[in-house]
Amino acid sequence: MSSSPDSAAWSAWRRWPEEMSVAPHVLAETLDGGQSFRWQREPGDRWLGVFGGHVVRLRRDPADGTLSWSAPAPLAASAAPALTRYLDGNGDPRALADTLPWRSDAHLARCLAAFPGLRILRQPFGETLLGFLCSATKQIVQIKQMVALLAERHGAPLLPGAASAARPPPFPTHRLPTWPELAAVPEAELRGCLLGFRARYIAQTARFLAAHPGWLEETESLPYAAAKERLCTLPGVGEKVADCTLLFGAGRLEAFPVDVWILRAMAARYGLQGWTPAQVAHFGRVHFGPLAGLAQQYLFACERQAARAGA
DNA sequence: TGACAGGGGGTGT
DNA sequence: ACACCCCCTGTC
Repeated sequence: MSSSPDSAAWSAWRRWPEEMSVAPHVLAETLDGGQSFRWQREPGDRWLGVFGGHVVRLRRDPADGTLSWSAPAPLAASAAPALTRYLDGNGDPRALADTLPWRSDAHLARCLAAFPGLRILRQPFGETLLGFLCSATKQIVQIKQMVALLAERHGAPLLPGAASAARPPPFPTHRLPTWPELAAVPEAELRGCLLGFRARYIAQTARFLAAHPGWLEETESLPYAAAKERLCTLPGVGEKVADCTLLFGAGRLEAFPVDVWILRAMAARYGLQGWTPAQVAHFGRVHFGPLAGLAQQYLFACERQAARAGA
């Protein structure tokens, strides 16, 4: 028997301070829509998630849509401010969305209306980079599988006494490894976490970061353009991964990641057939303005919804 | 139930 | 343009 978040006593449910209510599909899109890869749905409109060394459950009240949260008792005190930063670190999502140019953009207006209250998470910078280094040509389910294995095999236990397991348990017991921890993991063991060719990128990035203490923290504090340029020097990090890291892990809402979904969406909805990702990214930043990344997340959610409905 | 293609939210050469 | 790596999903 090992100590796990599930066997520990959990704190009483506490009401999320915001008065806002969230629809179930918006909560799902926020937590499990490709920004983060360590949330799992539980029965009854509940979610269990890990970020940094924190584990929390979120519960959506089916009556009014408001949120409550709980954490393992020993971790609850530190979880409170961490959750606030994680969920609300970028400011009131509805107020932010209202500043987007939806009044002159009918498609954007439809997306905002379809996912009211969708927000950009503010995740720990280093593990955001790790998640998106895993993401190349992978779908969310597969990325979640990779990071679960990385965490369970190579990350520190969330609660004292938990042993590392060869296979991921049904609930998370370990946090993601830090970059210094990853630097000590042989590439072959990374491959064992289903990373495939991404294992080399992660091993090389880990070695670089280990040799350059403070590099990642400095990068996080730089202005957007300079931070992106620096991230793109890491092996396995191109424009898309750099933009995702800055958007979801550093609150740089001007970052406009262009993946194949956004490429398709912009081609179909904005007449940009044949444009390259770099051209679409430039268009996005100009058209959507300083919160282009938030607009991107709405477009992305809408496009995935349309694909599911069409299938 | 089990095998078998096909394709995948990107980067580097 | 194409390789990289290999797991998921749908299908027979």
